[in-house]
Amino acid sequence: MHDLQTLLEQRIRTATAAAFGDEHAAIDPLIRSASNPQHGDFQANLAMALGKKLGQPPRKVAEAIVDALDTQGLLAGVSLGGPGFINLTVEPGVLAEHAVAMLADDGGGVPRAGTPQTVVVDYSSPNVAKEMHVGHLRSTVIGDALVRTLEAVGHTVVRQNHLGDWGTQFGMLIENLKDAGFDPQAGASAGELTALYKAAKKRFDDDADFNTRARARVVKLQAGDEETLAVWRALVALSNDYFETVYGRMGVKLTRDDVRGESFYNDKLAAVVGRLDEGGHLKESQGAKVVFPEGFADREGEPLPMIVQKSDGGYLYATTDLAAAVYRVEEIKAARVIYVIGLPQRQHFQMFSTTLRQCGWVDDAVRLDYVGFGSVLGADKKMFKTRSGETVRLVDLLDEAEKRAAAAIAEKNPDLPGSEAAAVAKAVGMGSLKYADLSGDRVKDYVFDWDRMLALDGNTAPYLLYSYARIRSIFRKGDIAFDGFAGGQVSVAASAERGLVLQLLGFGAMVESVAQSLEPHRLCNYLYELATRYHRFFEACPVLKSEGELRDSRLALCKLTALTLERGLGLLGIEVVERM
RNA sequence: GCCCGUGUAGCUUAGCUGGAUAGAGCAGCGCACUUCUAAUGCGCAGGUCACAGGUUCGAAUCCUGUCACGGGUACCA
Repeated sequence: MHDLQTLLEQRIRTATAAAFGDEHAAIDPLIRSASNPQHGDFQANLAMALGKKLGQPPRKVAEAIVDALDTQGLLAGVSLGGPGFINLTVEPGVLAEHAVAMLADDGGGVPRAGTPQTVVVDYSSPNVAKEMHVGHLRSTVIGDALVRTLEAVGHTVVRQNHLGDWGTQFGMLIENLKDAGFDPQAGASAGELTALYKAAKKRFDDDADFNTRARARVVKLQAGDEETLAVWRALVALSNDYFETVYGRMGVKLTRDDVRGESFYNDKLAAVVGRLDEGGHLKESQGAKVVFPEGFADREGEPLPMIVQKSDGGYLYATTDLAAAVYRVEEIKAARVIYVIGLPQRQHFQMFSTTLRQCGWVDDAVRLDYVGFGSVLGADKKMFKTRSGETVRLVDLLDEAEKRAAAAIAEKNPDLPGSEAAAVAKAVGMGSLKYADLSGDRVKDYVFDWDRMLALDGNTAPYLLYSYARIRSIFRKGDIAFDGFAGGQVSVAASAERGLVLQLLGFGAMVESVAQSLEPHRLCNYLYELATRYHRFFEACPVLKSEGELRDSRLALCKLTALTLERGLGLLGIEVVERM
């Protein structure tokens, strides 16, 4: 069965072609949800634009389309409004049929992409030998939500964790570790690694002798000195252990198999520069090897170069990013590469993607998407830091989220058994943290605020999770197995039922649109609106107290709402709970 | 200087790519509970969509300029 909106579009297109000729058969009917429920369920906004094109009054155009419109078996009412809005009211029976079909659909009404693609998503990207911090939160959470959404519409997603696992800082790190008598076999905690990193940095800045040895160590590392590499490998392995525990706690779908760190491209960098040279794109400027992507200027208005090889022969992140893009397009054969990286790196992305196009390494058929996001701010609207001005560790945020959620649950529902309360606190805490990050337009900064993200009202995870739990509660109360309830017929009579069903039926289109726009906050808004409509339904339409077919119908709507909340939240990486 | 982004109610924000009266939540005021966990729902009040022009049937949305804040602007990532 086709998506309801698609059916409406087809009818309007057919009517438009009948009224004004076949050249309009492909017109976009601009079907939207009705701006006001009094106008109907949907509105078609094409008449105004078409009127202008045809030189006819839009109202006349709309009338002609309506006259030609086939309403049979779909529409219960059609009317005109304003300058030429076509208001559409769907037959209740059609809404009911679609709801039944959606309930029976394993995919939850999410259509599979017509042409599944291989999509690379580059996200999270923490640094080896350092703890993850608040700066990694958004990339990790947003990237994970996008991965899940793209998979849901049928794409093959290849996750890429572009670890910071190479570079000059490893010279001082390794040198310091060797001084400290570090045993690569023994291991160390993430906290210890961070302390060692800080100590190394301090010595590097303060101690001239150490500085010299650290530089020499970098050379050894790059030359493949086995003793040096052994320490480096141990560091990477320890960090991966740690990253996996953090991702596991967060429920993020990243493992060490997804790691393609900077070191992975190490042996491909010279070739990248060589290829640039062969293609005639490489220039020499002030001793460095550079390319000039078109359209970028420096302070003086001169063409801004992207340096791919320093005057001392070293490579930079631009080189690595070019190599990574080539790998993703040529080896992984990605049709789309998505970079989930903070806004400060936007220009860098634009420079290397321009270079990739300019060199012809990535043709127009391959899509390169930059998913930028704003900063996490503290209450003072500056970068989020601890009271003492330190970077906030990611695990501290996870701990705090669970702790605060546990306190809220203990207060609101003291009857929950301890073990379940702990599991619920984990889900609510993690969900709240993620949802707060996902629910606003990602390009905007947001102020980190525990009270708001854990609030029980408004567009928050607890509100949505509670809505789900309340539905499950109805099934428990009625002694009806949730999973086993298949649902039979659905009737859509009350306005609250109609409002709920219309929202439910928009789920698939919403997921599709997020897979395109890469804006998870739209899905958040959708789910919030769904929960709101459910609560209105819940207030107006008794479920267990109604009888017979009506009861079954309402149970079916409850179940479909619960499944849709669960699926939608699942796409955001958020787990539901049956009680809270 | 130049480039990019942001600016919507006291606060936090949405606005489906130009459509009908700019929607929510919090905070404030007023209703509705022998409940399907009220962790809710309904109502009232609250807007110069930063500012000024422009485009057109129609602008928070598009174009120009201004202001404020943030970011970027060659050998860090």
